[in-house]
Amino acid sequence: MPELPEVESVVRAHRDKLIGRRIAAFESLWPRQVSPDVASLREGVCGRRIEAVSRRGKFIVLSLDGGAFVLVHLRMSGRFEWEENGAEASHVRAIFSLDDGRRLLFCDARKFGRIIYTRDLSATTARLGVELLSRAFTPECLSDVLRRRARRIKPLLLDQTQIAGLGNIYTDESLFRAGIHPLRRSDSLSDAELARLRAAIRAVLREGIRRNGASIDWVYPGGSMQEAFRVYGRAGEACDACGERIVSIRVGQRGTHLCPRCQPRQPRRTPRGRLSTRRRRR
DNA sequence: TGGTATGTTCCAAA
DNA sequence: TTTTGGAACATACC
Repeated sequence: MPELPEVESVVRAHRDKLIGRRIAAFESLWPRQVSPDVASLREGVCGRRIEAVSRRGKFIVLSLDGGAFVLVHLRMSGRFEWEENGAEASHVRAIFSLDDGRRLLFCDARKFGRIIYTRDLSATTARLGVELLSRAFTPECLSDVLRRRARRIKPLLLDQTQIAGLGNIYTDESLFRAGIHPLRRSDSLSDAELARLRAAIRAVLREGIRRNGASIDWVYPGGSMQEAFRVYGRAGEACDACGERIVSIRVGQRGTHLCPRCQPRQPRRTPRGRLSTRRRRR
């Protein structure tokens, strides 16, 4: 369930019920997910008031009074649920009890999620790359990320230390909208391609947020971004831009979807028939 | 039964 | 040194 738009949707859905509340108790049913350990987290958060609920990359950030933070990463199957009377939540891995009696459940079928307690937020998020919907994500910033390396474009876009928030789905959708093949070398993009890619990333993420994320299986309900997918999960279907069949390939162990005509392996030729200008490497 | 899964990390190999 | 491949984490679904 979790890429930037889904995480942002979770933040927005829970913010109002969390802000201003104090954490009365914390319980972990799978301690391996808690960092540095359950006792430290409990010691650090119990009695603290939640002052803000935000997002950094794919991390949910609870800012507590006294300078403490709880970061939650949903990984593949994590989710938040409010305890309901009578209804049994499945795969409950941790419970935050609040001072108003409500209990926030961290549920996670695959147990890949992480709950991190820290007093140094910037140190904990220091390795994360640029925030994609922030002003810092300029064309120069993207250029820097792509042209300082010679990696295949898709795995680079998925690298959270370079760029924070894209996952498998939104990367495929961004590359399709930009007309860039996922195997293109990151330092081979023209200025025009780079500008298209940046615009596509931001547009796709914003649409994802507007649609409350994508709901593609039992993990995350409520979103509608899956209705706007152009390539993800559509192998064999006709591209709605050109009619070519969408194909599925493997890139860096991830299922990858693309339109071979809209996303050629070689850069597009200009209207004059010349090859697009190559950028010099740094 | 086997293959796949919206993520990340670690190690080995190229 | 940089980049890539594979395994691991653990479970559910088709």
